[in-house]
Amino acid sequence: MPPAPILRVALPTPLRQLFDYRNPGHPMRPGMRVRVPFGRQRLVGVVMATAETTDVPAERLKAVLQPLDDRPVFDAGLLELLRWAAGYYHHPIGEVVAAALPKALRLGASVSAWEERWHITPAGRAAHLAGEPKRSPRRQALLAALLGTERTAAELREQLGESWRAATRPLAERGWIESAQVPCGPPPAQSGPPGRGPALNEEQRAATERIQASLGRFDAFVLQGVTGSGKTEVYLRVTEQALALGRGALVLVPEIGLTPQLVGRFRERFGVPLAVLHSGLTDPERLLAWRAAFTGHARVVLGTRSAVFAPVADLGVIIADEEHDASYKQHDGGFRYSARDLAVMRARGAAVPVVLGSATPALETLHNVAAGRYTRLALTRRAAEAAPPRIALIDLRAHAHTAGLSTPAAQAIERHLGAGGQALVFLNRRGYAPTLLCTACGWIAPCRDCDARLTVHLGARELRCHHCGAHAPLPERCPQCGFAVKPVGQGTERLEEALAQRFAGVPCVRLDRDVVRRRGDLEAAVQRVVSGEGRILVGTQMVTKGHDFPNVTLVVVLNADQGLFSTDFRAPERLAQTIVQVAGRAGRGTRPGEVLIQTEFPDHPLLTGLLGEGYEGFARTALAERQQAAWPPFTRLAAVRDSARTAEAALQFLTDARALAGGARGIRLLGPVPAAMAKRAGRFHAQLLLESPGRGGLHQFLEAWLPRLEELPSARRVRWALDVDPMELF
DNA sequence: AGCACGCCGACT
DNA sequence: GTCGGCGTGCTC
Repeated sequence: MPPAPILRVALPTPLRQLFDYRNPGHPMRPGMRVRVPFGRQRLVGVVMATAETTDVPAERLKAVLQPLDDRPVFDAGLLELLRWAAGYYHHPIGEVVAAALPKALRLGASVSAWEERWHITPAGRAAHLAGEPKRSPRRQALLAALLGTERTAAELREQLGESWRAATRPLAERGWIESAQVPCGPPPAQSGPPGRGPALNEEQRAATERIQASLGRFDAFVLQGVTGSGKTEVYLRVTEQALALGRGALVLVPEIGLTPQLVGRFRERFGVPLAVLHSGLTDPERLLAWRAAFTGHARVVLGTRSAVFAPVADLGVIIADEEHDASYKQHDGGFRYSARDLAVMRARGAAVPVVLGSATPALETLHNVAAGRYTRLALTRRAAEAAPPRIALIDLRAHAHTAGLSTPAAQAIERHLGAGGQALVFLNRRGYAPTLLCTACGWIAPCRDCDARLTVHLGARELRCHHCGAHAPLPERCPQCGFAVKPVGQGTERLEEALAQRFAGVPCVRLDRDVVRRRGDLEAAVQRVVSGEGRILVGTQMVTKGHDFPNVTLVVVLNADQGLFSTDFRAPERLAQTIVQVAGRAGRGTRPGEVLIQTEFPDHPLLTGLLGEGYEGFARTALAERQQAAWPPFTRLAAVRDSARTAEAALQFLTDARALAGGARGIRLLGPVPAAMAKRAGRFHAQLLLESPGRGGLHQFLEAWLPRLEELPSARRVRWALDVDPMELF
């Protein structure tokens, strides 16, 4: 077949269209990257389609500068997923495509595992010192670029522009610079021989067999297993079977869930290399992992959110662990997608099964089960025959407490320590205290750029804003009246101090983002608990994610009350999930666990329901409430969010947007309203919420409405974005 | 989004 | 007299 004369290219711009280019005869197919002229820039784009003709007038049609691939970087399935995502999230295709590629590939790096590297020779150095080459700034720049270090062809193009290659020849002829084809980096470490897994219990075997029976066709499973019930073992067996059939596996985990323990378990089990993709990688590392997956060298890809777009040769199964986790939903940047939902779409397109695992599935997911779209597989038994933990509420109004810890909770800690166990105290607030208060005039240390109070960090002797990162030295006296100031409220830092006082001589380990700063810190802290060196563990959300503390027999939830009365309709769901997940840390070994939840509202139906009927019962009640209040999953939501330097500008755009919507039938408009914390990092945030009984109507409406929003004059004075299926509401 | 063009204020 | 503020127009 002769090369197609016209290429339709997705380019990294916020424009909702493809751009047509003349193809001077390269054998291009959809999914391949090209370098093209675009206005005064040169951009890397992805060919989405080829065509015989175009509506673009000949005088405006430009030619492709350079093909970058001889094999598509996206196969047909991924291209279709990207098109679907652009449509569903109403986001420009070029930015969707860009989000699916590692940065290096967006800049034009080669997909091949070999690359061209240039370095300077001693003669070249001498020439440079002598001021050579005298009359060519372009060659001088090239020589200078190589002085400190060797550089790849892609780096030189980036630094010096397209004409860099012309400068290489004269310099190379004089022996001043040399090039070599070298492997891009070390190949992914080869694993040892495959390991053997433990024997499965009855439920694990049933779940595994059911999923394995669906290999080769689309099927969506919800693997609902209490903490410690062995979900990971099911993932491993299903992956094992997919590999045995010659297929690959894609395993998604939440941001913080990608622990070395989990990677280790996959690595040890299979004799095949693993590609690991997460936010902590450098750009070259990410490219390496992507290539390993692309070439099929790595048969299993393990990664966080954006790994849902990773190439997997002969994809056989997709697994999303902790599917309820909020970090699957991209929350900043332009393209806001749910990696979990895209995983289901990708599995459907690839005709492979998808497994959504969680001890506390999202209400949306349980609704899909009820509707018959997903199949639920339950793991109710904990491994090692550990008994389920005893859960009780402590009425904070009826008991004395110091530093937020009630007397019964302190006594329980004593009891468990005395019996040789460990205690975990959960408080979802880092720092020493959330507020610094003047006892004379009532002044409270505020953030200059946010509607928030500054948090006291005593160890660092600083006030810090947890929303914008601002920090200031801790004042000794009130800047307003000069009187003494004191920290009010509890943070993990203060809690650790109070526990050290109350339980003198008992080593305490704190686990939060202030302690865990660099790679390895988390593992070190976890290890201090697991080894038994630390007896009391204090932590934020961080402790609820996937770590095993086999000797922790007591969990104290210090304050369950944030979230009981939130305006966000998802707050109860998140609270229930957090409580169940943190409770799951108790008694994972052979000892029975105890969970104590401190609250001022021991009669609140959410808490009593959760205790009485567990997460199942909570989910039933919560879904009924959602249906009654017409919230998702019984309706569909989209939010237009914006921010501007002034509150007026932020609200003006959304007011104009609302006016444009007119009386669109079937669409309910709520707002615009300023965000709960309207001012953040010096910008004002606001939101306009759209609600529709069905996805079709909402989709149609957005399709017509969004292009008109872009033309609003007020749109130019704000930063705005559409969020389909928003997870957090103001 | 970039990037350039285009007209009005405080500085080498 | 110019450097530079951000309004507005365009990108196959």
